Formats: sequence, structure tokens, C-alpha cells
Amino acid sequence: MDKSKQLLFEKQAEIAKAIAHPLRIAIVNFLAEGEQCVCDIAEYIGSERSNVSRHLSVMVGAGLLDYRKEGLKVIYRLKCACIVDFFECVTRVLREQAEENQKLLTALQ
Amino acid sequence: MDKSKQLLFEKQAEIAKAIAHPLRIAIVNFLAEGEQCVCDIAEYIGSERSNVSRHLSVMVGAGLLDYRKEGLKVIYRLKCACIVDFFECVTRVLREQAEENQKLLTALQ
DNA sequence: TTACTATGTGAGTATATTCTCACATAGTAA
DNA sequence: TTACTATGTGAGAATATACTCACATAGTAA
Repeated sequence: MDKSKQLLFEKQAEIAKAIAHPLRIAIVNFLAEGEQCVCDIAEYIGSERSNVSRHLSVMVGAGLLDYRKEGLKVIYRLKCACIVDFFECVTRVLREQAEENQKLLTALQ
Repeated sequence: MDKSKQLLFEKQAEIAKAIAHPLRIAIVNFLAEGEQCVCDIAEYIGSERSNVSRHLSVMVGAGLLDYRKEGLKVIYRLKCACIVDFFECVTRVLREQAEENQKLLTALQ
């Protein structure tokens, strides 16, 4: 495995890590409906604003989100709608797991 | 945000976390070429076998990998080829970042 | 049986992540 | 100016993750 591949995998892992948290996934789903301020995001996901602010900056750092200031408010939005595609893959894995469990259940009856 | 959504986001985060590591991404890429034993995976990614073994069990636990035993060897394979789709999304984000940096560079000249 | 190989796992350490609380900053409005 | 609102950040604690080393297990082969 050469150095350039290794670097690519590290960059990919950074982006994946920036998605890999329940609250951040909730935020991405909320922002998929349209841009939102920190205040409304915090209320939607039901967490402290300071915590939400940190999660947002993690995603901005990874290049997943963008923001603009509007008076007192800071409005965040998805930088790349393609992030939602990511969940198609994840959901397919989850569906397979659910089907396996279903089979197991019926086999036990 | 209701409880069932919260549960879904937690499950999705578990799967995303299982991918979000440079070595695990390297493993997924290697396995995309075909199934492999721990030994060969460890050699490919250049890490201790015990460490590789742990990374593999993380991914098996998340439902990303499957394995079968063959004599002394344990052969791992991708359970769902769709995981590779995940990287299309990630790569698109990376490409956008690279293009931004490119623009910044030319603007500085 | 003994010796060997491939893999997994317990224990310990090091590091990273998440969260909360308190405070800082910056814009708004009187 | 003062008071208020929205947001960001430092510090600390709690927790999770990653890694290494040594050892355990299980199959192979003599």
C-alpha cells in the first residue's frame, strides 16, 4: 500500500468520522430540509447549544457544512447534498441486518 | 425528533463509525478486490495482526464484513458491495475541497 | 505426543471524543 | 451607555478508541 493511498484513506476517514455520530447525522437530516440556525438545530435535536455548536464546527472543518451570518444568527447548510447518498448505503446495510434478524426470529418459532 | 428517528440515527452512526478509520477503509478497499485472510490483510495494510484482527471484528460487529474458516485461516469478505458506494460520496466531498484549494492557490499567484 | 501456524483476546497505556458549565464575543435594541 | 440574544470556546471530567505485548486457542503436520 503506497503513501498516496494511505493519505487518501486518512482523508476519507476524516470525512467519515465527521458524519459518524448520532447527533451529527440528525443535523445532516435536518439540514437536508433546508438551511437552519444553531438555535433551531439545537431545539430540533434536543441538545445543549454549546454542544451543537461544536458538532457543527466539526462538520464545517470536514467540509460537509457551510455557514453564513445573518444578524445575530449563524445559518448552517449542507455544502454537498451528496452526503444524503451516504445514508442510502448505510440504510442498505441496516435493512440487510433487519432481514437477517427476521429470518432468525421466524426460524426460532 | 421522535424516538424511532433517534434510534435510526444511532444505528446509522454505528455503521459509519465502523468505516471511519484509515486502516478499516484500507481493509474495505482491499476486500473490494476479493476475500482475504487476516494474514494477508495485515501484510497489505502494514499493521500488527492483533490490531487488524480487532479492526476486522469491529466491522463484523457492524455487519459490514462476513467471514468463514478454512483450516487455520479465517477468510474475510465484504458482506455488502454497496459499502464502496459510500466512498463515492466521500470522494466527491474531497474533490470539492481540492478544487477550492486550487482556486485559492491560483488567486494567491 | 510435540512443534508449528493463524488468529483472537486480556490487560495496560496512550490518545481522542463528547459533554457540561461557565465565560467571552458580537450583534441588536432601548 | 445598559440589557439582551445567539453563538463560540476554555477547562475539566467521563467515556470511548486504538495500539502493543503477552498469552490462549485451535487447527495442521510430523
